[in-house]
Amino acid sequence: MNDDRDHHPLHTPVIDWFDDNARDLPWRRPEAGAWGVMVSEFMLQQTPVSRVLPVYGQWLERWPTPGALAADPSGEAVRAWGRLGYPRRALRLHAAATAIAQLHNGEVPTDHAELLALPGVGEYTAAAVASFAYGQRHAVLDTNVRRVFARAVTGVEYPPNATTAAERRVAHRMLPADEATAARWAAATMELGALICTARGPECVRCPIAGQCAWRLAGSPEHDGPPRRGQTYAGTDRQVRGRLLAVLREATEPVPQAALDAVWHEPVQRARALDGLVADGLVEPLQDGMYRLPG
DNA sequence: TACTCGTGGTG
DNA sequence: TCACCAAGAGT
Repeated sequence: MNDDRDHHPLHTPVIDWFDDNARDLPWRRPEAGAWGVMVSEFMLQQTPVSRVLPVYGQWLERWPTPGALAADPSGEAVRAWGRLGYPRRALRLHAAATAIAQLHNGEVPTDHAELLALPGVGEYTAAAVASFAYGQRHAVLDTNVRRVFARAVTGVEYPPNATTAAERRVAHRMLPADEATAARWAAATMELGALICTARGPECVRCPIAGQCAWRLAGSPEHDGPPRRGQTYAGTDRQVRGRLLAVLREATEPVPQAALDAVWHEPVQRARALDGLVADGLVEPLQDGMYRLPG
């Protein structure tokens, strides 16, 4: 087992760059613990760091352990989620905390398979918690890492829309053999994608591996595959759901149907959105046409 | 697989 | 200005 087989030329420059440029984020501090890491990973799913920071601090102050969150109603989690978006994540984080309290003695599991079994924990989050919180060796494939590998290794501007087996193979092939180094590598590649190798306007002049980047060496060819799916929002059920839930988040008492009817003019879509929120467990219907966040 | 699911900042 | 983008998961 000589080093040449376990070490890739990109490892040292990326990790050295991370040593000098890593942001001081609260979930990276030792006192965050595994629960802090898990909370941050839920909040960061499709949501920028800048918007997560204030909510994360309030959340950990109020619910410093999974058991503390599990002891409160799920609706309180939805309320505290605020405007982070995708509020089902709040519900799933509450459900994950409940499972941790009941099945794992209140401790965030260290085992990857047990993490994956928790509500709201998928391929990425399970690997991220195991790697960042527990220093384990896992391929952590988020949108940043996928973009870094697409460029530096594969030589294309953007990764596919959905994670492919080929991407997983690249990630595993690139993963350092040593456990602690692998965990460092995971955080470093993610940070490189977030700060330098960004989707639009990458700062290649500041990139520690610009000289070895397959995409640069190929002349930075533009993306040529199928168009990346845009996310239309205006006029969708998601917008209506957002407005409905905003009313309920800001209300301390149950809200009458009329208050919800006021947020959207079209009755069929409005009813469909409300039904969807109830079906998702984000809204609880009471008697006499009153609604509230789940108690 | 492709689609749904929020919200707000930005080039 | 507005389409794109942001530490994905579930179905």
